[in-house]
Amino acid sequence: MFDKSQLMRGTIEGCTLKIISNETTYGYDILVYLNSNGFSVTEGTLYPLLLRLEKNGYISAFMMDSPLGPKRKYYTITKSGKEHLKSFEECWYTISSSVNKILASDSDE
Amino acid sequence: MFDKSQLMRGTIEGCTLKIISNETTYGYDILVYLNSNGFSVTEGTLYPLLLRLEKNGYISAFMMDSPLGPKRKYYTITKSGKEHLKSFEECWYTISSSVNKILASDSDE
DNA sequence: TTAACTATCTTGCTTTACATTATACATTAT
DNA sequence: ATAATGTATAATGTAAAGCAAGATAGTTAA
Repeated sequence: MFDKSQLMRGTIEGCTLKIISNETTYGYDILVYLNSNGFSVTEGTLYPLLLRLEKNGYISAFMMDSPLGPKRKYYTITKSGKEHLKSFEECWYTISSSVNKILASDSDE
Repeated sequence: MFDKSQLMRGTIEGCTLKIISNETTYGYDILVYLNSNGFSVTEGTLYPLLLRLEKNGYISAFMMDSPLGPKRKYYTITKSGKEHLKSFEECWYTISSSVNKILASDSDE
């Protein structure tokens, strides 16, 4: 089988940023959302990613109590994060259209 | 700027396999083809990749004289390589549709 | 008190892309 | 001659990101 995790590279970062840009939310919720949308992401992938995004200034965090379980760390997207997301989207459309073009190419051309 | 090379991960392997599956060809030619189709791949990426694909039995190689310059190493796809390519294509369509779905999602949903 | 679910984080490993460098043949310009 | 350019392949070392595995901890229900 093809290594799915290599293909997902980079896309998790962009998609996570998009999810946070849609609404203020927290790690565990993002994890569940990604995995119910075709991804297969583990905690060992997402939490270091969120810390990285925060460290780079793309998102900012605050703690809030959960109605069930330990405190949640909520994230909101920053101005810089919005720009980074836009850059990701442009990058993604360029690359995905290149891949689609090559996959659609035929032996006779 | 978003790190394009992270997004290209895995796609270069699949696209290279597709190109070789279309016609028997050699490294330098694949490099030029990829870069004239939206990619920006260097020798340091492609040649190790070709050796890896060969080592894994997805492609097989033979040397042939070039009309201008040193000998070329031509590659053909193997049966196992065709299966691997098919697996890549399925994987790609799954992931790209997931990414497109998330990128299309809105703040209000 | 044990299990299950929620919630975050760390460590060490693997893979892949990239920069850089080396090698070498052929053609063209100086 | 020889220097530069284009063609052609390969090796080495580095960085980034995803993953497995495990640690920690609060809540709820059996």
